[in-house]
Amino acid sequence: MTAAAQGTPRRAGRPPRGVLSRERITSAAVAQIAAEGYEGLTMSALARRLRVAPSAVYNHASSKQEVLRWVQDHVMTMVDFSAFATEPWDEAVRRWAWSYREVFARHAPLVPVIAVMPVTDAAETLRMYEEVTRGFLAAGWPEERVVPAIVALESFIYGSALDVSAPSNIFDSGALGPEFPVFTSAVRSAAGEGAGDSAEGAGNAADVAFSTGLEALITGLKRQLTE
Amino acid sequence: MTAAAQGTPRRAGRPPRGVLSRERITSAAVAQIAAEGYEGLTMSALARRLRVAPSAVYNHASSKQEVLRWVQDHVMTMVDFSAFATEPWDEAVRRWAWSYREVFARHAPLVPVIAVMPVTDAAETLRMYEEVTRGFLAAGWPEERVVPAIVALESFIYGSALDVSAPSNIFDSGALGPEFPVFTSAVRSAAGEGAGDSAEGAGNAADVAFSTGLEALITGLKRQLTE
DNA sequence: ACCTGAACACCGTTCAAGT
DNA sequence: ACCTGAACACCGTTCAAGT
Repeated sequence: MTAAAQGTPRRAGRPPRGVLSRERITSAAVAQIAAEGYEGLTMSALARRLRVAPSAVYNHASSKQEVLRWVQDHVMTMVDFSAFATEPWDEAVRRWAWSYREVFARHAPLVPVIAVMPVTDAAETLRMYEEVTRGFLAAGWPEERVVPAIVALESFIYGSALDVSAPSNIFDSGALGPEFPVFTSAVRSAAGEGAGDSAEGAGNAADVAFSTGLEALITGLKRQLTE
Repeated sequence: MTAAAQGTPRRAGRPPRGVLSRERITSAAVAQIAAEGYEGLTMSALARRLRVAPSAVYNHASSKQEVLRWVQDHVMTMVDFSAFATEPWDEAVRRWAWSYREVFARHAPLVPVIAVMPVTDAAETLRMYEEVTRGFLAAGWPEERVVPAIVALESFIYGSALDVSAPSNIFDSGALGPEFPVFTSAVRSAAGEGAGDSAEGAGNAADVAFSTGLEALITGLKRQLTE
């Protein structure tokens, strides 16, 4: 089914009013991802949703990569950093980090995109950084140490977001198990710590690891501050 | 240039001895990545390097994803975890983590692959986990807390490996700068901490962030242990 | 300036035919 | 069992023609 197949088709040539824009493309992309996941986000599918020819998108975005950058900036609005205005530093970091990880666990394919993405023109992302930086400074952090600390936390968060999407049997050593008894036993004993052997074992294991690392980071960063 | 174009062509039909194997495919893939990067690793290019038709690879690997899993397990052999046998826990973690990040910074496209990859049949990866687990246990870690701690460290390492490949101007807020003065100033003051304003600013910023996070994690994890 | 429609240069993967 | 060669069903992207 083409765009022309539903509703009145549009002839070639410039339409009276532009039908596309960064905002409309972004929200169509987000809707497409929600409906069919990242594998379902093709330039064709995106154009179909916008009732436009695929090539029309290239009048506004220079590449699919650019569309993904717009999506990434939009997704950033879903991260809750409000605690920096009200809570003490460690609790604010904790709430922000859990929210951040949760959002990007559902958007794992964006994680590699972020790494290469300059923050220029990413207003929502900058909005978050501005507030987080304020929170660090208010907690007494020296200015030159704020950005490295934020980057360190983000690196952990992104890595953890990828970890959430891992299958639950990721550490199942299978037939090779007997060759690596120490690790195999450690995996088994860690699994036992979770909430029983329910189907949510994977999510739980990821949560335990995330909590372990986040609390260690918070403790360690706070300690660096007082030195 | 096809496989047949160089040297004696091979007719269809089963060759007297198998010309392909997991090992040969893996090392050809690694060579191709070294020569032309991950964008250059296509099934066609891989087959060309093996002097074989693209479809022949599918007699051994079920998909390109599987080839990438083999590459990932091979790349793991380049990570140096030898310090766990000789150094105290914190120094061993430090050396291992820096090596691990360095290796995967050069193989960033594998990072998303790892997240989904079960460790089954990944003998080299298991070899590393076995030794690292031994090191943790020898340092007095309770068995059930070893795996979450390793996963937390790895999440940080993977996120940091992606960060290394970021462009140096990643935090350049450009025209939006004046709207976010606190963050913009913090970025500038963090950049000033590096070794001057040389071209290696990016690598240096990533190193500072990695060091900050790794030391915090080591401190925080050690502290969790004594509680 | 901004759309359509047709084309291009790839991709990974499948499968019949061959030995 | 394991190769070749031809095909398939896509992909993102480009570009002339149109208004």
